[in-house]
Amino acid sequence: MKKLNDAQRRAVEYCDGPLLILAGAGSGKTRVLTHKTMYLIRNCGINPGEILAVTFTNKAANEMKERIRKLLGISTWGLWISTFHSACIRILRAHADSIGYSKSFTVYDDSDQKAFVKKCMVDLEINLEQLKPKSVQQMINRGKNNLLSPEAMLERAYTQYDKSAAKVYGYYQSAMVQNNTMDFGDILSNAVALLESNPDILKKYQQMFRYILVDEYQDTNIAQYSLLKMLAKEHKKICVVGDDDQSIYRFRGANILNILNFERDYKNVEVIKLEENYRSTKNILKAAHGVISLNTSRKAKELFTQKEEGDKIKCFNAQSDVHEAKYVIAEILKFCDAGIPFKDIAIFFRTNAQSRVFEEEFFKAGVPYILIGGLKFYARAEIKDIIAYLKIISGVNDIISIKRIINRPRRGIGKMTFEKVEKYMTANGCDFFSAVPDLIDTGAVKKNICRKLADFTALITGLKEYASTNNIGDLIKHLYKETGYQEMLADDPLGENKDRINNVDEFIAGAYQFVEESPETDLSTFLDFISLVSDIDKYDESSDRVTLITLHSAKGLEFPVVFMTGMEEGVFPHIRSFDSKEDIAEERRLCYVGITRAKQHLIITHASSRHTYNMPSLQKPSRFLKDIPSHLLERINGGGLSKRGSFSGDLFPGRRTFHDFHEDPHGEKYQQDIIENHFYDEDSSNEYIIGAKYAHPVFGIGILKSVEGSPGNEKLTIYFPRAGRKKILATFAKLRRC
DNA sequence: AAGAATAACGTTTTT
DNA sequence: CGTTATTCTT
Repeated sequence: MKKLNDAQRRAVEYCDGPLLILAGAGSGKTRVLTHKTMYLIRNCGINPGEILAVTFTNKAANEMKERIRKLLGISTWGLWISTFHSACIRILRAHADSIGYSKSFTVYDDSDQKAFVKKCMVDLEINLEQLKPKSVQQMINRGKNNLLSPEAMLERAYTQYDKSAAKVYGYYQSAMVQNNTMDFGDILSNAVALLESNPDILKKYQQMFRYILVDEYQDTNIAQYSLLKMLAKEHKKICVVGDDDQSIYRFRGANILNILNFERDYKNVEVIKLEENYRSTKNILKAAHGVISLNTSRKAKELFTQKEEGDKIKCFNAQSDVHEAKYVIAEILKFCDAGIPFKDIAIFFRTNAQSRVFEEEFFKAGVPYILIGGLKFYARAEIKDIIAYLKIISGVNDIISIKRIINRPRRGIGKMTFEKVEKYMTANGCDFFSAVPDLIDTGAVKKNICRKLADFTALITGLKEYASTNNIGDLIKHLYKETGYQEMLADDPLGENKDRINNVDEFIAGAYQFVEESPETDLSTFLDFISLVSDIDKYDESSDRVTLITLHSAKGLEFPVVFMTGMEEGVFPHIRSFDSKEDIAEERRLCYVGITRAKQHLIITHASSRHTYNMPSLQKPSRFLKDIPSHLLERINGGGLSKRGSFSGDLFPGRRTFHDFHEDPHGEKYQQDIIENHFYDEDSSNEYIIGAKYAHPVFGIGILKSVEGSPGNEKLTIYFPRAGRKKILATFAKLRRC
C-alpha cells in the first residue's frame, strides 16, 4: 500500500459500490487491479472464488494472476481471472444443454465462420456475386455484438441487401446450433441468452460473484455490457477500469458510451481518476496530449509526470517505404551501440502489410526481430488441419472441419462424393457420421467409394478410441502419424514443407506443455484454449529481439524506444476512416495509444512514396503530425521531397525492379550457387578472422573488415563487392566462412 | 479425382 | 505482389 499514490490507494480501498477508475496510460492501473484483488481477499473477507476479474487478452489475465501469486503468496486457485470469452465459455460449457447445445460444442474462428456463412448461402441458393459472404459475416457479427436477433435485424433492414443478409443470419444461426458450433460472437451472446432465460442459473452466478473487476472497460461491446449488468445486479459491487482515450475497438463492436455513461447506468458511482503517469517523459506526454486533445466528446484530463523532459521526438521524412525501414534499422543500431538491448525497442505500424518491408530489411541487416500478429500460428493451414481432426475426435461433427480434412491427405474422396454426403445430410437432417452408413446401405454411391468412406469413418473411430485413453500430446502425435499427414508432409523433395513440419512439431510440443501444466484437462478445454489464444498471448519478452507489432496489438505494452512508422495520410489515419468522423476520432485515439507506449525515446517516420499492391503512390504526412506541438519535434528530412515539392532523382527510389535483383553480371544462378555451396555448410569455429571471406545469404560473399562487441555477440563489418559495406550481427545472420 | 492452369481478391485494426 | 479460389485438362 505504501507504494501506491493517493488516488491509487483510494481506488483500491473503495469497495462499497460501483466504482469507475479512469486510468490514463501508464498510470499504474495493473498495479491497482492486483492490489485491489488482494485487498478484497485480505481486508473485505471476500473469498477468491467470489471475485470475477475480466481482461481483454489472456496475456493480461496471466500477468495479473502471476502478480497476485507473487504479492499475495497464495495460489490463485478459485479466482476467476480470465477474458470475457473464456469466462463465457466456462459458463456455457456448464449449461450448454439449456440453450440447445451439447456440452462438447466447438468454436469457429473467423475463417471457419466465413466458410460456414458461405455454405449457408449456397444452401439458400443465394447468388454469391450479389451478396458477398464476407459482408454477411460482418453483418452477423455486428448483430451479435449488439445483441440483435435475426428478427431484429430484419426489422431494421431497409434495403433488399440488408433483408437478405438478415435472412441468411437466421438460417445461419439455426444451422450453427444444429452443427453444435459457436462463433466468437455467439460465445458472448449465447452466454447472455443463457442467463436471461434461466433465472436460477443467473441467480447462482449473481450470488457467486460478490465482486466484479473489469479491465479495459472502454472496449466492451453491448453484449459484454449486458452481461456485466446482469451479473452485478445482486451485489452492485463492480469496479471498471478504463480510459476513454484508449478505446480502439469500435470496429468489433466496442461502444465507447459504455464508459462515458457508466455513471448514469449505475447509481451512486464513485469516480477516481489516475492522472499521474509513471511511464513516459514529459515531452512524450505533451505530444500525446497534443494529439488526443483535439477529440471532442472525451472526458477532459491531462496526464502529468515527475519524469524529466526527455529528448525531442524525432520525425524523419523518408523517401520511400524501403528508405524508411533502412533508416529505422540505422537508428536501432545506434541505440544498440549505446547499450540499449533490442528487446527494449519496438516498431509500430497501422496495418500488418507494412511489416513485410521491415522484415526484409531486418533480415538483410542481421538484426533479430519478432513479428507479432500477421499470419497467426493457429491460422496456419497445417495447424488448422490438425485442429480440425481434434474437433472431429472431440465429438462435434461440424461440417467445416470434416470438409477440411476429409481428403487431406488424399484419400480419393473428392468434391463430388462430399457433396453427395452433404445433400443426404440436409435432406435427412442427420450428421455426417450417421449419413455415411446410410448412404452405403442405399447404394447411392459406388462400391469403391463406399470403401473409402468406410475407411475414413473407421480411421476417426480408431482415433476416438485412442483419445479416450491417452493424453492430448500423445493423441496429436498419434493422429499425425495415423492419418498419414506426417507422411504427406515428409514427401517433399523440394524441401518446401520444412516450415510446416516445424510448425506441427511446435504444436505438438505446445500440447505436451499444456498437458504438463494441467494434466486433468480434456480435449474440449484444450480446444477452447487454442481457439481463444492470440499471438500476443504467447509473446515472450525474454529474448533479445526488436518487436514488430501493430498499434492495436501494442496496447497494454510499453517500450523504452518506440518507432511509429508509416505516419501518412491514408495509412494512418487509414483511408477507410476518412469519411466518418467517429472513425477518424478512433484513429486519433490509436495514435494516442501508440505515443503513450514510449518510455524514453519516440521516433516518428513517414515516407514520401509507398508501395501498395505493388503500385507506388505519393504520400502526404499524417495530419496527426501537425497536432504535435512543433517545438517538441526534431524534424529530419531524409531527402523525400526537393525544395520545389517535386521529386529529384529517381522518382521511386524504393522500387524493387527486375534490375535490382539481376544487376549482378553473374546472374541469379551465381547467387544460388553461393547459397547452396556456402550458406548451408556446417561451421564449427566461432572465431572471426579479419580479411577472411564470408558468405551471407543475401549479400553474397564479402571480406571481413572489423569485429566489435563481445564473443558470442559480435558485430561484424563486412565489405561485400555487390552490396557494399554492411554491419552485421554474427549471432543472427547465418554467415559461412569460405 | 488429381493436378495444373488461370482468375480473383485483398489491406485496416482482433477477442 | 502473393495467396487462395475456381476452372480446365487429363
